[in-house]
Amino acid sequence: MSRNYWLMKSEPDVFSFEDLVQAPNRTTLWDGVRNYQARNFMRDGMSVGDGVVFYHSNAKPPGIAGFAEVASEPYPDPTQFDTEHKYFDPKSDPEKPRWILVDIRAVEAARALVPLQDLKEEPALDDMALCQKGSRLSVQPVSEAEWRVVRAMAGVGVAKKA
DNA sequence: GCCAACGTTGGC
DNA sequence: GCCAACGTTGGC
Repeated sequence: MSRNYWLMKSEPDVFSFEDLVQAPNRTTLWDGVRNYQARNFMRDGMSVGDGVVFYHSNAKPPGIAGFAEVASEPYPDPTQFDTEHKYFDPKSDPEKPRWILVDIRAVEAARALVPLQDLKEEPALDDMALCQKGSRLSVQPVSEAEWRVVRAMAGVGVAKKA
């Protein structure tokens, strides 16, 4: 089975890539996703070891901050059952959880943040979901070709210079 | 803070 | 099942 690639958005004021690096085991559960399309990608598409592009939205500038990997199989988002939690969903049945998530582990920071503007100016990324107008989805699939281009732009995953 | 682009909700 | 109203996302 081949590895898949994803892009996941986070507002750095809420949870940044640096926060993920600082987290225990550099890992966190990706809670709070309340969009069915995004959930379906996590529930149906993700496997342990998949590559994750960590994107900072609502930032100045917005862009790619680092790279992570899927660190668990999909499982129910515990916050949906916590009445005290802002992500509580009274319509979710514990017998049949509505919201599913995965754990994410930080792997490597971008050498420098790759601004959204640079991504949009890169012809090889014309078809990338993130670059499409009105793209709001917080979890998106990324092709292997896009993954390589983005990592090169971020200065990671390439052979070290002498 | 504005607003375009979506997604969701609920009346009918 | 339609669709208007409303809420959210997220770049600018």
